[in-house]
Amino acid sequence: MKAEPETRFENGTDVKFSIDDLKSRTEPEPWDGIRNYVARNNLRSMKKGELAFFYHSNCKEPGIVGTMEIVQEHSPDLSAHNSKAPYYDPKSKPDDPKWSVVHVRYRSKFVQQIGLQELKAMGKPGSPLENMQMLKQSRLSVSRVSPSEWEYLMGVVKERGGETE
DNA sequence: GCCAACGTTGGC
DNA sequence: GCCAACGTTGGC
Repeated sequence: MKAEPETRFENGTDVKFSIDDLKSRTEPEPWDGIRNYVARNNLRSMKKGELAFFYHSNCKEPGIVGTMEIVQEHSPDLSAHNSKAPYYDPKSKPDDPKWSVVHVRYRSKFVQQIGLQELKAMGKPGSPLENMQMLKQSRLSVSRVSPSEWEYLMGVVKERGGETE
C-alpha cells in the first residue's frame, strides 16, 4: 500500500503520510483516497488480521519501509463526498458510495528499507518476485502480495537487520 | 519538469 | 462498443 512521505498538495491539502506518521497514530487509520477500481477491489479483499507492506512513493527513495495490520475490513470511503478532501469525487454519491477504505495499524519499520531498484531486480523473469502485482502494474496504489512474495521479502528484511517496533 | 504507462471520458 | 483525446501516477 503506497503513501507519499513528502509534502504535496492535492485540492489544497497536504497529502504527506509517512510510516512515521502512521506510527504516531493512536487510533486505527482509515486508508482513504483510493480512486482506482483495481486498487479498491484489492482493499475490499483484505481480511482483518492480515498484514500489508507500507511503501513510500513519489519521493526521493521509493521502497517498502515497514508493515501494518488490517484492523477493520472495508467500509465506504466517505471522504469522496467531501468537496474539501484531497481526493474528492463528485461522481460518488452518498447513497451509493463508489470507494472503500480499510483501517490499518502500524506494526513495524524495517531497519533498512527495500528500495524500488532492488524490488525491480527481484522481479526479473525467473526471480522470486517475477509475478508481483506492484511490479507489473507500477501505478497501482494498493496491490496484492502473495504468501510466497511476503515470505521472500520478509526473509530479505531479516538478512538486513530486521524490523523495529 | 519530463514522460511512459496506464486509466477515463465522451463523441460517434 | 470503439477509440482518440485527455488526465493521472510516479519514477527519474
